[in-house]
Amino acid sequence: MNFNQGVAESPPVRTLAKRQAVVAAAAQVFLEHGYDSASMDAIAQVAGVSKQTVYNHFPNKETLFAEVAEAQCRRFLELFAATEMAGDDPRSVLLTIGHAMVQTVLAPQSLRLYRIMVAVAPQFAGLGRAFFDMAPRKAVRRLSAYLERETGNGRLAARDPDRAAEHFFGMLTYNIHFRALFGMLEGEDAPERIARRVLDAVDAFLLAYGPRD
Amino acid sequence: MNFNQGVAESPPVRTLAKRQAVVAAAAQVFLEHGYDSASMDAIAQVAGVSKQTVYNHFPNKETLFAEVAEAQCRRFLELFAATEMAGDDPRSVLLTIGHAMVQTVLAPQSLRLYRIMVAVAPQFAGLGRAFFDMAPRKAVRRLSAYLERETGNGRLAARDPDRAAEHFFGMLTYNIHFRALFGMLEGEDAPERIARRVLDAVDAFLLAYGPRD
DNA sequence: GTCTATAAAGGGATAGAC
DNA sequence: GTCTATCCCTTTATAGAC
Repeated sequence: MNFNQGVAESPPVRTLAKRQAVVAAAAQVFLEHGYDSASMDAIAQVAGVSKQTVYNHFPNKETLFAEVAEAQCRRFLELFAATEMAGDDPRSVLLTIGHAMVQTVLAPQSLRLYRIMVAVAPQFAGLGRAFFDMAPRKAVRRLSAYLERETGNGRLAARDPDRAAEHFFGMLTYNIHFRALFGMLEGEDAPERIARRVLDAVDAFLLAYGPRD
Repeated sequence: MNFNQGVAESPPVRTLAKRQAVVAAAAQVFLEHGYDSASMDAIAQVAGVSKQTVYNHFPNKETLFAEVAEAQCRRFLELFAATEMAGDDPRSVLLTIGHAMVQTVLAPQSLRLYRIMVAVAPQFAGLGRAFFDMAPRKAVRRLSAYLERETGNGRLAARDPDRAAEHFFGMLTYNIHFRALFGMLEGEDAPERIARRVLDAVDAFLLAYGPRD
């Protein structure tokens, strides 16, 4: 008995499952080893299929990587965008969004994705743009829109909201991102240290962009 | 005629010259292609020696890379440290050091070194630490020491000078570093845009850490 | 120390049967 | 579509003559 409704163009279910297994395996292997060191053999093995099956769904390594990397960039965005910018006053909103940004930057998956995207950006120009759009650009735009509203309300004084948003994220992440990338965290990821870092950035931001007395 | 003074233990001049040629060629090839994609064949060819000569001076690819990467990290530091922190008031000093930092971050050699160090940091933990020490840490320490002096003078108000230095560099470089890494500069490296970026960071910094009225 | 030549292993991609 | 088996090239590293 075949419950497949049988649209001629749609592939059988088993085929789709194998394709998804390949994509999942590729994501795992690429993120762990990087583009060059990830072998199509390893991907096929992790997916539990033969290498020829991989090549049946993707013409070559580059194409497979492009699909996987783009999907990972979208996942990266969701990780940050899930945070509501809730709160009554700018200070509490900045604290919330600041914590979310630091957590996103420190997440192992984010670090792995960043590493690989930085390495391949010259080779895969389109993917570099995709990552930039997903990661810093959308985050800046989102915060910038909020800062502009609050400046209209007179609760902040950010004449150039895009630049102000960049300044906030920069103060927040500059040091800890480097530390995480180069294995120098040294306890800076402890919850109380992170809380202090976020507080310091919010305080400095409000001194620079808070309402003029 | 042989002008070599002939100390038995020191290698002949030709040998040393070949070793240096190998190191120079390795720096070029590694920085251009990354660690994995750089082949020992290519390095030997660029150096103008045989591959066996490369292996005669360095036991394997990892060792050669480690020597080259460490030397490049030192060069990276010099690029920034050459800037005098001259100027009468904090504002002009910050403008000078801000320009130097942006120029350093945008230099093609810096971007290449950053790309490769980010990629290999998990594999070469010691090199990651070396890069972190040379690049952000020493820069932060240097600025931090200045901020502490000026806070003592009453010309600034940076109670936590390390954190303040991080904030300055973060505001300065956050956005433009991403843009450069992912091919999204879009004219942000034009001199007047850079000048504006530095000005904005200095203004925001002085609002947050300038002397309290 | 330096070279030419080669070994040994792993990589991406394909052929052909089912 | 999927598999097994294989091609062909590149890679790191070594052997042996000079």
